[in-house]
Amino acid sequence: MTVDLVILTVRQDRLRVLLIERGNQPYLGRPALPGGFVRHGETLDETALRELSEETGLDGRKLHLEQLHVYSDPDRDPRGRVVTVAYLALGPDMPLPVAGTDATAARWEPISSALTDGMSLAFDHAAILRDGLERARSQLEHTTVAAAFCPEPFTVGDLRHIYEAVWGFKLDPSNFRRKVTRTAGFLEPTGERRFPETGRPANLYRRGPASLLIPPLLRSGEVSS
Amino acid sequence: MTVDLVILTVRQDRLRVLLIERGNQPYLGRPALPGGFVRHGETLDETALRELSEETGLDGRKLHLEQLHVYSDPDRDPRGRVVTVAYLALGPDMPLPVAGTDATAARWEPISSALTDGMSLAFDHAAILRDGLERARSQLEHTTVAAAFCPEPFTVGDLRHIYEAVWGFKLDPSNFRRKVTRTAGFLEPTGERRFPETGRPANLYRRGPASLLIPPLLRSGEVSS
DNA sequence: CCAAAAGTGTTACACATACACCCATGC
DNA sequence: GCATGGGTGTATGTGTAACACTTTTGG
Repeated sequence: MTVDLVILTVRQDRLRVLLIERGNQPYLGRPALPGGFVRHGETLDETALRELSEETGLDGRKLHLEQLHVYSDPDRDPRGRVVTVAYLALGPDMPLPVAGTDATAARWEPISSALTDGMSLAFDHAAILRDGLERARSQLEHTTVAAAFCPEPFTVGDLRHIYEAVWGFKLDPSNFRRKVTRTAGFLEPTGERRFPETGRPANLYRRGPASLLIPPLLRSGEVSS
Repeated sequence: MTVDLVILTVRQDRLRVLLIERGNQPYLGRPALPGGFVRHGETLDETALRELSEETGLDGRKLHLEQLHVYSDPDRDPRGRVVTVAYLALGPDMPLPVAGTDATAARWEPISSALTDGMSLAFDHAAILRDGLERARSQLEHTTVAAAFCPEPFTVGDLRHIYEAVWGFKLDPSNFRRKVTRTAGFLEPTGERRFPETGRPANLYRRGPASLLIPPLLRSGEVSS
């Protein structure tokens, strides 16, 4: 029994997933999601946190982490019966991960290229990644997890860039602002401002206590450009 | 590794869960969710379908079945390490189940009493049941699964009774009708009508091909009485 | 006729969209 | 001044909530 991690972040306005290059058989040298076997006496959450730090050097306490789905096809691993529990992790742009125990390389791969046919991820990881991406997109509609992608403090524009990167289309800045600022508990003003290279300074915020978005922020509001 | 099932139905206008009485140690004689061990070479979906028929005599192909969550606390089973994958099953009012291999009794228990302290379900099944109930309530908002509770053909009133039983409050009949009939692909008219003991006859419908409810049918619309 | 459930119409309101417009800063 | 993003205002449309009302049956 294993845990595999779909770790997403936004870097340079692109949604990216953390991939490792496999250092062992099977699928030696092929890109894959980080993951590993559950140890005796560990909960799955503990396994996920441990793999996160072992394979990527990331601190799981700063990330949003949730169970995604279990993949149990008897033929999914050529070594034999391996059931895997996939986790979805969302976090702010993080320092480049270091190669870990059974990974010879790790990188932040843009989602678009990670899902092309040419990439051919190990095992059924392409399917797991697709499911994780769809879950992340859906979570942005109904919860405030998008803020987990932003290093604090952040501006409304930062948050909008997250939505645009994850959903893959532009949003209307003024309507977006209204929606997030009117949802009580989503954003907490710090009172500070950030001065960009050019343009009016923006108010800075921290994540608020709310976790659900009621009413939801629907993806249907796609806008040109 | 096991699969446990939260099987819900609506019977006599009450939401009910299928509970068995345990025939083995541990928790001998205590009420529990049906479930059992995953066999070699089986996917989890197959295990869920097999347990469904073995323990309850129900045909899983007529039910809506989905993965719920994995429960992995090392102490959740006194026999040792048992990770369980919970499934949620929703179906129409079904023939009384027959007692199966490791169950000495099975019954449709109203949700309200199944979750009282006095019931004290085996293992962590009370927590699993609570999670399943919340998932079912949420699914009714965003998908058309409510129709899975209705034997075909059914009326708009039948469907409304499902929502009322699962959510635990009354809905406005006229507004409900508008919402479900205007969602393309939710209901397919059969052209037939049903004549109640008293009152105007109602049009009959079958489930349509749609599975998502856009826009969602929100729970916030609670109404008095 | 009455009771009961099905089904329609209507008004008021909340919210979203689209877009015009103003604000504050660096250059 | 100008460019650039931040931020506000507003008209129009869409869907919901609340509830009055009509329809169709059995008794």
